[in-house]
Amino acid sequence: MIITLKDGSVKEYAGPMSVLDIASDISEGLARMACAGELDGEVVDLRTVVDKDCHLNILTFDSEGGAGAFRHTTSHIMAQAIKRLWPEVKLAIGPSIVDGFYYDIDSPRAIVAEDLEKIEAEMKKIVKEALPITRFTKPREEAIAYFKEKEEPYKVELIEDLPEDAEISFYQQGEFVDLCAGPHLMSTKPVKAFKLTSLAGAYWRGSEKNKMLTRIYGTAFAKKADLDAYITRMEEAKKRDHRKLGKQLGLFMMRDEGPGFPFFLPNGMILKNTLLDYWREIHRKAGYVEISTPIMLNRQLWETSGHWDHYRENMYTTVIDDTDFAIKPMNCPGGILVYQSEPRSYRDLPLRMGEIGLVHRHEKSGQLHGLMRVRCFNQDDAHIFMMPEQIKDEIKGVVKLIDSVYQLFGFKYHVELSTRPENSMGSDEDWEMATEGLRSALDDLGLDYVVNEGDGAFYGPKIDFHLEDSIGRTWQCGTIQLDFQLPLRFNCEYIGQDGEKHRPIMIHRVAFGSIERFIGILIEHYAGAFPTWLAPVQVKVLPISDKYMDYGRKVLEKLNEAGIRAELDTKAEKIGYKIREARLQKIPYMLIVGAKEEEEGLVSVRSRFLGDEGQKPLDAFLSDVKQEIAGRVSRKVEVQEETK
RNA sequence: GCUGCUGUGGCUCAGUCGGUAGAGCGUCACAUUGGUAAUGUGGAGGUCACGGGUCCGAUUCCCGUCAGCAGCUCCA
Repeated sequence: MIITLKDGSVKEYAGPMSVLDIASDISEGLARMACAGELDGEVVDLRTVVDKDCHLNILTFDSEGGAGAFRHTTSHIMAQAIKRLWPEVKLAIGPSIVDGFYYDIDSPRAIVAEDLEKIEAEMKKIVKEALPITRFTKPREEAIAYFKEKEEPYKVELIEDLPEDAEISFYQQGEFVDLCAGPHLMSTKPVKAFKLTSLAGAYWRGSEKNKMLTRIYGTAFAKKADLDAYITRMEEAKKRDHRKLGKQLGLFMMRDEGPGFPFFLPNGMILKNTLLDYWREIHRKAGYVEISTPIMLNRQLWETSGHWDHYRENMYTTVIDDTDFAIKPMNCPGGILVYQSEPRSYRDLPLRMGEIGLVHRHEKSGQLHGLMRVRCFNQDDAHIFMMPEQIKDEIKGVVKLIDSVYQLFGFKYHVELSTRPENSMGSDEDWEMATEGLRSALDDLGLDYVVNEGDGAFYGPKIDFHLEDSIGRTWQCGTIQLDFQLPLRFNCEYIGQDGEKHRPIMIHRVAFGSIERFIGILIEHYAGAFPTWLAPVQVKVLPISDKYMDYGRKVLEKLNEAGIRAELDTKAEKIGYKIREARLQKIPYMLIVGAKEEEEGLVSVRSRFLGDEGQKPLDAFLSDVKQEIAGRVSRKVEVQEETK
């Protein structure tokens, strides 16, 4: 690797290498120049060259480490292009994010999709100009004056929030100067492969009380090939969208007649019921009992629970015989009434009561999203009533249960611990004890988690489990919430060993979260090609022609007798057509039957997993598949799947 | 709820610079009875999301409503 130094001399290094390796024998100025793109005339790896506060840090030339700086620089180039095109635009902030970057701007005229092309064209010019990027600082007051003069009110506001004695750092490329902590590339030159991807609104400083700005999203890669690969990956991911697959596979539908209220179609219902069968089995084994509580209860109950005051805007209410009623947005108050239905002893605790509860919540219109965010959904809820000394073990048990569910499906997840919010009930001591209970359970199990300060429920702190959809958005699924408040509000009791009354503590928890959301995640995770135990149709019998329909019917009967979900293709079509249809429906097994099979009582097996598996006696096939289903096995799909 | 975009047969989409619409798939009928990803022919199916306005005339232009999409905000 040859680096041209400032004075024109040339120095040779063995690369790839870290700038840290060379930092000892060159000054900062030289390093910055090295980063400006003069390495052997090859600049692609410079994306990883970063500079922070004028100090060299993690400067490996050949890793993913610098993607943030690379994209952040691209966002500055975009801002510069926008200022060149429309000088009246005010700039807010423009960070790098996962897979890309954005810049928030305040424009007097609406930016439309066609403008993105104009901006891209201008950005290309800036890259071509290969502007060096330099950093300088000013004291806070001077920085404020600078942006006031430039009429950039958002920048002024940002600086005003910094400490009085702060040195404010700026980055400059050509005529464009931006407030920025860095890091950045040393030149606009290496930014060759970028694309502006979308346009959206975003509130200034993330508060809906503030003005809505225009946010322009983009992404950038060191190489054109990487950008193309990224675009292809996103397109592929969109094919897994559960809304699209839900339609194709006949799982569920949405109608204008009930926005946010999903309809489950026969295939989707099989999926749902199969999941529930599994849920009931593992909960029975884990010592849960199951209850069901009414969908609608009176106002007094919701006032006692606190929902009437804290959650009313999301509740559907009605009046019956002059009394206010609300459709339940949560199952807990109903569960508490069941707890109170008889006197409880410490011997009954922990009492684990599960409920598949249908709840309704009025989500704001813009929040709805397929099955992921709906207005009515089934929670695989459970309420656990226990003594204080049982907290930790119970929480650990629940975490393990949830983990086992996600393991079965091969989901990756991350855990968040949310603490006391502003709008909360209860004493400091209770919150402290509850939060500590959750935290120590997670620590004991050695689980990684992030803490969300102030993000808990109004009645207690919570642990959330988040799963990813096909394009990387995360959705909260499982949650465990510790609650001192509701037992207090409802005056729940148990008789202790001492013969005295005591107050139980309560856990609210879900594993799937919402069955609907979980099914959405499941669809995208498997791209609709469910493991056999979940597949709505597990086996499709395909006769070569009508002549073998009778044999096909016999095979179908045997499959049905064995409890396998099977169908017979009775269409007057050729075998190729039938196979294509079955594949597009992502059915795990096809049994092809014709003259050869009928004669010897065989079936020709073609699976989604391995393709043609050859002929087998029907009984052998049956026992294999039954075993696969009973074991809830996830066979790996090895044959290329095609999406319609 | 906010910003931007979108809304045409069951599905995927084309089209109308304003003169009441097309294709493929699916569906139905008939013929074909075929061995591992699409047999052929024919038929049915749409008040172009809904409500106003402009115009001789609106699916097309304008306004509003509803719904969807992306993002933001929210999410017990």
